[in-house]
Amino acid sequence: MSLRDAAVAPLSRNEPTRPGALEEALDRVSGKWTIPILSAVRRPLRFTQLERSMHGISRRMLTLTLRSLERDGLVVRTVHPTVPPKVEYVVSEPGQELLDSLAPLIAWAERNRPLVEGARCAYRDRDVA
Amino acid sequence: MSLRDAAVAPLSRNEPTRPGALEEALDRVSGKWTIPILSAVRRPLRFTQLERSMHGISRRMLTLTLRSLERDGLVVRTVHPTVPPKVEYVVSEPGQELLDSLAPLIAWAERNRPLVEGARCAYRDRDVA
DNA sequence: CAGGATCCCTCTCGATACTG
DNA sequence: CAGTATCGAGAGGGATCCTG
Repeated sequence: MSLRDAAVAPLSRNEPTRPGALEEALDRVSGKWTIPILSAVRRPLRFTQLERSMHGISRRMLTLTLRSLERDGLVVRTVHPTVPPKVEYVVSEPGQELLDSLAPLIAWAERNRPLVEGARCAYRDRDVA
Repeated sequence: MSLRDAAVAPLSRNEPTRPGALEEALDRVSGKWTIPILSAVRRPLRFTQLERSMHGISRRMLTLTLRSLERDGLVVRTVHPTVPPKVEYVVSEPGQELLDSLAPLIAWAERNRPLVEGARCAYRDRDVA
């Protein structure tokens, strides 16, 4: 099921964020390999290079994720009609902006890693007690 | 499977983002109801209020998601030992900061909605041709 | 009222084998 | 090299019933 199904109120206190925007945003960063791959192709990479650099991905998921990213215009796929075939992938401008928009979230995760860790321990201790 | 399994390079061009931070960040916003619920409890809500306001959620997922959020210290759960029981949920400070950190991502989704839409049509047209 | 327990289904993802 | 096709496992999520 897709995140799009949920109906949600605006996030911040102030502004009237359009309904659905949150779901769309989360949909686009979902998937185990989406962001990792998008991040990897900030420099142009060929299929096999990508496969090796992603360490642990299956051919299948690499293909599927790339297709989905290409489909949404977040990566650009370039086929050189040579033999053997050569295909290069690189992030698009919107794709790069998507990556940039994740910076605050990542910063939050780093900042709050100890807090969350602590919260979990406290939760367990309370559970035991 | 968790996003944590993937090994990924830093996101931006510039800084040495700690490995694992990306996965943690994405893990924390994953789940169909996580962010919607977190957003809803920016004002204190009781269990049933929350259930009604979330429109479409099952009791099961409401409980599970709330437990997970409480466990990580993102929402605070307050039990009033009355009869009938009364339990209130409200977002914590870190939780609010997490919501705030999503603003750029949401803004991106809104800005690029037409582009992505167009990219998908173009992709299909190319596919047909 | 605020859950816990159980059953089941869908959808994602991984492993493997085959191809232009 | 750069995929496609097929199968199967597992997690996330929904529906329903039960309880302190």
